[in-house]
Amino acid sequence: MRATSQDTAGGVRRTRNAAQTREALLQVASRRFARDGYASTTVREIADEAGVNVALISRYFASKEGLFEACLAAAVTDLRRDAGDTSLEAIAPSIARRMVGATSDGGRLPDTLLLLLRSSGDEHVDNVRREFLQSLSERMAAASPAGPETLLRAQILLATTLGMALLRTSMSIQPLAAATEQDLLGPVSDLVDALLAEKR
Amino acid sequence: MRATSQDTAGGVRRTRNAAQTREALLQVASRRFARDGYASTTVREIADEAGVNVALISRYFASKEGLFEACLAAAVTDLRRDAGDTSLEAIAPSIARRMVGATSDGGRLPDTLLLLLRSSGDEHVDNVRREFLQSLSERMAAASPAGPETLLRAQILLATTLGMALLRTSMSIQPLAAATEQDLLGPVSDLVDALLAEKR
DNA sequence: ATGTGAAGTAAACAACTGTTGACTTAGTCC
DNA sequence: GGACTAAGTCAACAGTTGTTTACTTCACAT
Repeated sequence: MRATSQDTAGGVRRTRNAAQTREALLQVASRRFARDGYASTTVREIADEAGVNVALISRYFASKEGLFEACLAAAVTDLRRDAGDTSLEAIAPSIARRMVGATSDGGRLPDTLLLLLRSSGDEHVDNVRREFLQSLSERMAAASPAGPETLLRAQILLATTLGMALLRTSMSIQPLAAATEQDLLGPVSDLVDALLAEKR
Repeated sequence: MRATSQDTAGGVRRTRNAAQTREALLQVASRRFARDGYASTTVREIADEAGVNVALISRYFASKEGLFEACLAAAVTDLRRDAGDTSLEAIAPSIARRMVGATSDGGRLPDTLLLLLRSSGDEHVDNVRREFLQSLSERMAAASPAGPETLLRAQILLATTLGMALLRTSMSIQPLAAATEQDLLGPVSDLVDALLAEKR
């Protein structure tokens, strides 16, 4: 039964292939880091779930910290990609869509937002994270009519988005966790309007 | 210089006093667990910051897990207390007030909300946490005009509240982190109105 | 003042963590 | 077909973790 190829989490067979192994580690690690946090996740768990030897984490990513940094970079890249349309009307549908994980890249993207909330403790990596969240809020603010409170309000909307991801994925609060994209679109649209559309 | 009494984090002197020691541990642990998470926080750090011997954690709370459970119980008790007025108009001011930590009990209460987002990994404790969040959202829903989406909308509001606490306390996103109670009241009120006031 | 139980201390424990180095295996080019 | 190199394996490492045990010290009732 023991063949020269191994089983990954998805059950797909692999022959020796560095790129594929790297990607498998990234995918598993992103999910575990996002769901359980950095400190709770051990490199052995990640390696086992990816069907890969532990030592390869150090080889491909230098360290656990390096692996986390790579996960974060992938998440940032992905989020930047579909934040292309920054019109006010596009924000609510975009949030609702991302919340249910219906994005271009595979199935690991409901966890993408969660990753931004997880800290490794490393100061440099944490700064990357904070600066990206800052730029996300600034982009949302730029899409709405200018006002003295605009950035603050955009950050509150960002808080909602991250909080929803947390309550859905990590805490399974019902009915929020089971809500479909359509279920969410109404409330989220109201929310965007109230926060960003017209100044009081 | 070494006297019979010790220095706590607050600089207050203590003589041997079990209740005081227990309380010091609870206070320090609540803050650390809330800010850094369960796994990242070591019992030695907690004990040192509280000016207390590590072994006393096991003595007073049986285990690190027990200490976390006690912190969570204290947080739940506190949150239940000032959720007395459940009228729709009271929700926004209550959220704004809690966000800046201006509550009855000392200064550890900006962290109270964060604690609800931290997991110890223990299934039983995690259930307590989830059920309490559920009841919080149900209470908010009960304060607003009934509708098919009411609970979902209340949970989105809860997501906002928790997300704001995270972005403020744990991530220091500006200007959100520095916003005063007055700064927050306007946007949060708009948000509550949009989510809960009138059905679409 | 004094003895007694509670409060606090110190050191050691076993288990687990991330990381490393020497080793083996397999794919590929001549 | 056979080397050569990249990919993967294995076992051990040093440090850290939560917890326990035997011990010391203090506060308070008598």
